[in-house]
Amino acid sequence: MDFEKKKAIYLQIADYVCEQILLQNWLEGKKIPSVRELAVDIQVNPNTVMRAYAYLEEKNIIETQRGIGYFVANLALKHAVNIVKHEFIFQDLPQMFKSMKLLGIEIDQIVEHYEMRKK
Amino acid sequence: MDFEKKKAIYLQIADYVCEQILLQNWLEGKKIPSVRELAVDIQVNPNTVMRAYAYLEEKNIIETQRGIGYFVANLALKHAVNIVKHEFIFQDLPQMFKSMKLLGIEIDQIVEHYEMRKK
Amino acid sequence: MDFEKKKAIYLQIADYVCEQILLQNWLEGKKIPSVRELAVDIQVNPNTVMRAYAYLEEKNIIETQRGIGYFVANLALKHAVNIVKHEFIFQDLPQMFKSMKLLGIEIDQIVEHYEMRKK
Amino acid sequence: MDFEKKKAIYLQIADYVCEQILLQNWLEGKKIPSVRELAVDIQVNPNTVMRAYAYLEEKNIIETQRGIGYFVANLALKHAVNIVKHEFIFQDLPQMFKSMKLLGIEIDQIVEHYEMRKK
DNA sequence: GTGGTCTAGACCACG
DNA sequence: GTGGTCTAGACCACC
Repeated sequence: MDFEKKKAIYLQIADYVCEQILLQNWLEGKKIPSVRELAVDIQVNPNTVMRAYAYLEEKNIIETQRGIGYFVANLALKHAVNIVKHEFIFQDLPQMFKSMKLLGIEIDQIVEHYEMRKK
Repeated sequence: MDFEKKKAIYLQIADYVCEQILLQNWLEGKKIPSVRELAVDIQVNPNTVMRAYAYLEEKNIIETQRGIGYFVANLALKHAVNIVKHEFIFQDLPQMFKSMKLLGIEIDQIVEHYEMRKK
Repeated sequence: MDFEKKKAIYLQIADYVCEQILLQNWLEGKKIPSVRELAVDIQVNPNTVMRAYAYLEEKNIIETQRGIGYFVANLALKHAVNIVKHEFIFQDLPQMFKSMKLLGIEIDQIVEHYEMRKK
Repeated sequence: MDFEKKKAIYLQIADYVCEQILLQNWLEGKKIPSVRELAVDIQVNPNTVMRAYAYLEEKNIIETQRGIGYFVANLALKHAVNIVKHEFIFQDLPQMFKSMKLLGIEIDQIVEHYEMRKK
């Protein structure tokens, strides 16, 4: 896993976990990698993984069972969708529309670009 | 002018200046507000404005003339477009497409949303 | 470390760092002194060191790693050489040749002076 | 006349005057352009020219005759040579030698470069 | 008046 | 501990 410089690493880890859940690679109720395990895996300070997990726990996306590990929470999928959707609607989309206006780009070009990508 | 918490103020000021140039409210070769003037205007420490200006000068979007002030650089429009376009293509757009995939949103919905906004 | 009055301190600090890298006292990938550390060391405000480091990062000579510190960048040596060489060819050398012409100094005298210095 | 951004304009004007004297284009005792005249000529604020002249007067390179104008001083040539020579020996040369050391450039290359230039 | 540098000190987020 | 941002205020050189 390689990290962007602009975003905090713990947030990028959280994004990664979220993604696995949304793609249903990790299912509700199932155990996820332990802090240490993941830390070794992605070459990061365990504290940083811990922080990502704490962040996700606060958002009700994972939960901890003392002495056992972290698990995908009940309704994790729903919560994760909500969070991503919120970001999408109130940040990503307006940001994109603004840039489009400044650059004089029309929506058709975006659609075109999108179709190209799918191939 | 009110600032978001997430992004550094000096970068938001830089964005603002860039925007004025892209919208051609401020034309190439013309003087822009002095550091102190803008600082008072937007209720910010002059150092912060200075930092924004220094940043934009580095990007060849504005120029300084000793003891006189800052001016919109030659080709500022071109440079600004390049920067915004680069961000758009390599950050905003991929980010949006990724979110769309995770959320199962189709491009039609984006277009619809876009048309709504225009009204 | 003592500073000339004519040149900004932060630029002199940048020069110093560059020098260490060019002399290979500081190697690519290795950590350099932290902002605070160096600030104490050379009796300067941390902000000033920060400014020097930010300047060098812009030039791709050093890199920051969140919460850890600054490191000599990949290819730092190459970039530093390029910058110094550019200055040398387009500023120092023409300036010297011009002065030589005005003063009626011949190149032999320079060589002589150079040999003297080496002893 | 076009100015470098790095050096104060009034100093560049002073350099220009010095150069004319060293090249003996302007001879001792002869009148030099008036402040206004030169200001118009090189598209600069008269205050800036004034400052350059004041600077040169202080260095005994030009002198003012009230109501008449500025003249190349007695011994101007000698004074100018001294100033340029001092700068050359204590600034330009050491600076060049230092860069040469950092870049691993040998004196032969400089001589070669110099000969090339002459052609 | 303009830009530009520096200091001092506070505060935050990150690892 | 690390970098990074911001404020406040002083001081300088330049036009």
